[in-house]
Amino acid sequence: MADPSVLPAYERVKAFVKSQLSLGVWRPGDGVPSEAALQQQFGVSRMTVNRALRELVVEGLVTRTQGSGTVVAQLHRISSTLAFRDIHDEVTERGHTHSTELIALEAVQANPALAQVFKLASSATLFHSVMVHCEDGLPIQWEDRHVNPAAAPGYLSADFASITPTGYLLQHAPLTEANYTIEAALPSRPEARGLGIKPSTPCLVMVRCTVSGPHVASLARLIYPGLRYSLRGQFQL
Amino acid sequence: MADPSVLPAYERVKAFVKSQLSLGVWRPGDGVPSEAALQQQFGVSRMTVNRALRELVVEGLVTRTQGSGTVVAQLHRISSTLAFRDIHDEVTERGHTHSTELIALEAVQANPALAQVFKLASSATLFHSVMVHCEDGLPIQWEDRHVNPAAAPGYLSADFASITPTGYLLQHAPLTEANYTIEAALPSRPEARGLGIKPSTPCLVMVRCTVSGPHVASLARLIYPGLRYSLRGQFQL
DNA sequence: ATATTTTAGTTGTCTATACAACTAGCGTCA
DNA sequence: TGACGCTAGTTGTATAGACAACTAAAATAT
Repeated sequence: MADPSVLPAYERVKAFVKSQLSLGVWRPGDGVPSEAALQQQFGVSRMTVNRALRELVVEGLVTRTQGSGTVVAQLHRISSTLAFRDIHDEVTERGHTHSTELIALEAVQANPALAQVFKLASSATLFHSVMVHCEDGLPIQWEDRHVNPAAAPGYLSADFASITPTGYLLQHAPLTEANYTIEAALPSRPEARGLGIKPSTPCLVMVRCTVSGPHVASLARLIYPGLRYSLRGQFQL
Repeated sequence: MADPSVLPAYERVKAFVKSQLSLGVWRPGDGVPSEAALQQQFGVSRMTVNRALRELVVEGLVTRTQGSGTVVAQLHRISSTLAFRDIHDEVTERGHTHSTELIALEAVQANPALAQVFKLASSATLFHSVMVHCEDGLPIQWEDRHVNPAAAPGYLSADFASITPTGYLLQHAPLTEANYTIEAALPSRPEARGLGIKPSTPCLVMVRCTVSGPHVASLARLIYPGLRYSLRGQFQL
């Protein structure tokens, strides 16, 4: 049985720095002792201190400048990671059942706006799917998605009863880039009907664009009924 | 002049792994070559390969198990860092002017719900502030905040014309932990009036709780008019 | 005084080695 | 057959040393 009370050396160094930060002994902008100083203080090698400090940079707690030194970061940046996952996994992990209702699955001709997003000719064909995702039967997401046929040729014949569009795309078009925006808006009439809410119910709207290799693979508009769904995040020193 | 075309060895290893991922050569669940194999392939030391793979773990692209091996992570999780910043910095960095209108600044007695959040007796005193933040005169955020007097005793006498509550708290109560939720909701009547919007305009509501050392320092309810403000994020392999 | 050079200190990278900790499969023994 | 122990392979941690790259301040030259 490993003894979890004995931390690795680099973790001890990290913990020390973090304690100074949380106690307010070192303030944003203050200098952190040099690697050589910490090496002496802890009786460890420089590489060990180096690893500790590098990891603290990744965590956003300090900044380092070659030749100059290490400084406590301006923490007015609560940065937390927001992870987007396949909604099926998310729901089943909560111990609930996930189901979908397919509303449309078709090939359409791109309009100019879509063509621009996908960097295709405006006459190009796109795949289009619309579905509602439910958690224990209760609608929680309206998904309206356009897909680039070049990135996922088999999209129209996928079995969306057994896999979500997100899952299908992750399997067939490895993700290389994505960007999204989140805002609050009112649902359109069909969206409200599909979600079983009143058109006056505010919703979170996420627009997400994914890139796979050379292709813009997919543009999704995801709508969540405001009070049935919330994003959560956490920051910890 | 440094030649930026010559990447450090550990970056070359990372780039190689990432290219295999984005080309779809290695799929989620597939094994990644062992450190020894990559060491041979690139002619570098094992520590260098180790650093590369450790950083890829942090980026969420692979998982590693001691004794077993390295595997391509299941969900190419779109995890992106949401950075919460002092709204004053955010606005001024956009080249706009930030102004505030103070609506309330007072000491109040906690209600049971608040007392529970702050882990205080239900008769405890809390500080309470309400203000509207404007960007070039246009209201963009309604901030309703309760503050633990133990964490920031001078809160009521702070000059909120020259510093935001967020800024004041970051200075006087070093941040050790924070968590937040984001959802869509309609504003209350006073909120709508303060933001200069109709009560039917959907808003993003962020509830943020911050911890400083032993104290739950602050609970803030931040309301953004839906279409004047959106969260943005990006993921890149 | 100003401009230039030097220097001490700091971080960035990399190596070769070592041992510990753990996994998974194989072989042995009961 | 089943339980056990062994072993090869893998990752986790740590060290001592080396050189490169860069910064900021001190020393020097103009």
